[in-house]
Amino acid sequence: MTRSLPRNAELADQLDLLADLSELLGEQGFRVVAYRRAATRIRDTAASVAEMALAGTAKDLPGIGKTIEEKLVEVVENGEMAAVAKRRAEVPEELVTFLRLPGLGPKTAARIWRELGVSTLAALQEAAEHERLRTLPGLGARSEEKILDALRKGIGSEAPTRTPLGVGLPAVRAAVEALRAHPAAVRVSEAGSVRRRRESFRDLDLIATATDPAALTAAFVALPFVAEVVAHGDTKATVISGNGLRFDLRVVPPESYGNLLQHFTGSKDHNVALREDAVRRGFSVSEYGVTTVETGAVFAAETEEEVYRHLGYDFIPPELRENSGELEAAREGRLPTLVEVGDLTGDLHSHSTWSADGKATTEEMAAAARARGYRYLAVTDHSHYLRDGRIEQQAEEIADLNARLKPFRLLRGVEVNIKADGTLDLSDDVLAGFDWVVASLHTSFDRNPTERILASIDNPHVDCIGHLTGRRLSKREGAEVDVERIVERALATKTALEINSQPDRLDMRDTHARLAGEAGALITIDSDAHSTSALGYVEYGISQARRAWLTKSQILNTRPWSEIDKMLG
DNA sequence: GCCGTTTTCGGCCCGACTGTTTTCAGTCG
Repeated sequence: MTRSLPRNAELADQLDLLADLSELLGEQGFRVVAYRRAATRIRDTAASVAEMALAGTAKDLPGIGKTIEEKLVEVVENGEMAAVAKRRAEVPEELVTFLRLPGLGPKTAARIWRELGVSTLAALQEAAEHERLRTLPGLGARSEEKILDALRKGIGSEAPTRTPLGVGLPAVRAAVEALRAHPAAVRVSEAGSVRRRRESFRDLDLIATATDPAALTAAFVALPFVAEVVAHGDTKATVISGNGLRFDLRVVPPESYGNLLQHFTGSKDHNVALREDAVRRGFSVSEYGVTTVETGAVFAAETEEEVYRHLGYDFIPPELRENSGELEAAREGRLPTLVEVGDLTGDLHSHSTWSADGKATTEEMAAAARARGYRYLAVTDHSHYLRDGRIEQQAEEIADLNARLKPFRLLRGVEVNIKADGTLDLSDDVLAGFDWVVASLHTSFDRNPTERILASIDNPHVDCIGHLTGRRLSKREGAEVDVERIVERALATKTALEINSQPDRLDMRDTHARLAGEAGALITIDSDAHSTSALGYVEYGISQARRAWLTKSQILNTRPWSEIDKMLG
């Protein structure tokens, strides 16, 4: 008997909707903030919050109290919070979309609705075109123009999109390099969510110090990739690249570079929590410095390390700055030493031309792995390409290569498909012959994914579960799996769980990986490379692992193969 | 609505920008 409980995303969306509706109705601001905080917390939680709410443990999560927990139970029982239903009856349905328009907040939207009777995007456009918005005090011609401009661009009719990290990171690095090459540049850094290596972003932030800020911003808006200049001042500029990415550059004074980098790296929630904590200790933190309230003394620093130290924290790596326990840990000196790319000793998921989609031969993959300093590489071609004697042929090839490449070791692996009925598409006899078996979902993601994965974990020949949910960023959601149960079983059977580094996968996601790590599960960071250059994708997997608070010792492939082999038994 | 090495009540980050204003509210990150 399986119950279908609302997903965390759904609970969070409903709280955000409640916040929007409450704001439009002019309700108390702090309550709205509480709803939004709770929504963020729920989105960042790996376990099922609906289940927690039913068990009465959701209120153990920071930002969730008795009242919100009750609202969550209402969603489980009735599909909707009573508070949402009540407000939806009062507020026209489309009004919340007004809030997506830049510059249009809840106060203004509410007045347009109440005083002009305008409550749809179409009516809003008409009102702006007929210059009726300017009849409201506080709104003028410029406001109407901005609203019309946004509506023409289609903003409001669809939810804002986020772009995968894999698209943004190379782009932001190229921009950093280009700016560093400019003679006026002193220091240039990526910032924002990309610096924290969040899996997706809305815009790409850069900050810099310069001998001549105006010259640097001028050079920035003239970079070859720039297709549109949205804003351009002496110390701040926003541009859009040819492929539609939005970049923000801020040039700041060198003496508070550390404070500013800290501020613009975020996250917002991290900064708010840090500042609230600072207030309790008699400090006031802004992007320009840390003020000791009693004396008025301002501490400005050129490095982030100094900023954190001044406030009584160990340095917090950007990947951890999500207000999910990092501040307390940094204060108590118990931040983990996060895993790094250089810690990896090998890769346990890769493909060769034995798979139809592989671009490099086994030998080329081995050479590339060796060039990265690896001591082993598991070639894990797809099971359905290894039929009709091809397994034996590949085994022979690998044996030959191993004789030549010693002490480097090619592992005979396979990526076996977890079928819709939960069985694997190779027999146990065949699986027993491999050094390393990765089992992955590739189809039927909505057909009992948890049970199918659990069955695979129980197979004694399966060493690792590949890309847990099968999601493809901005393409498909992936399977809704019960991570807690999977982690528990993986732990019991010594089955590893993979962090797949493909930029459009990043699967396990950060929150799942953190849960797995805290439970003590064995975790691998693999490239799933289909070409030699793609071995480098592990950088993304490492970032994901760091966001999950993982250390070197928690990652299986930071160890020699002999040790891994022994650990899995 | 949440939360507590000041507290179960009374707080709740901080500053910049914008458009509209003669001093500021609303919005944004």
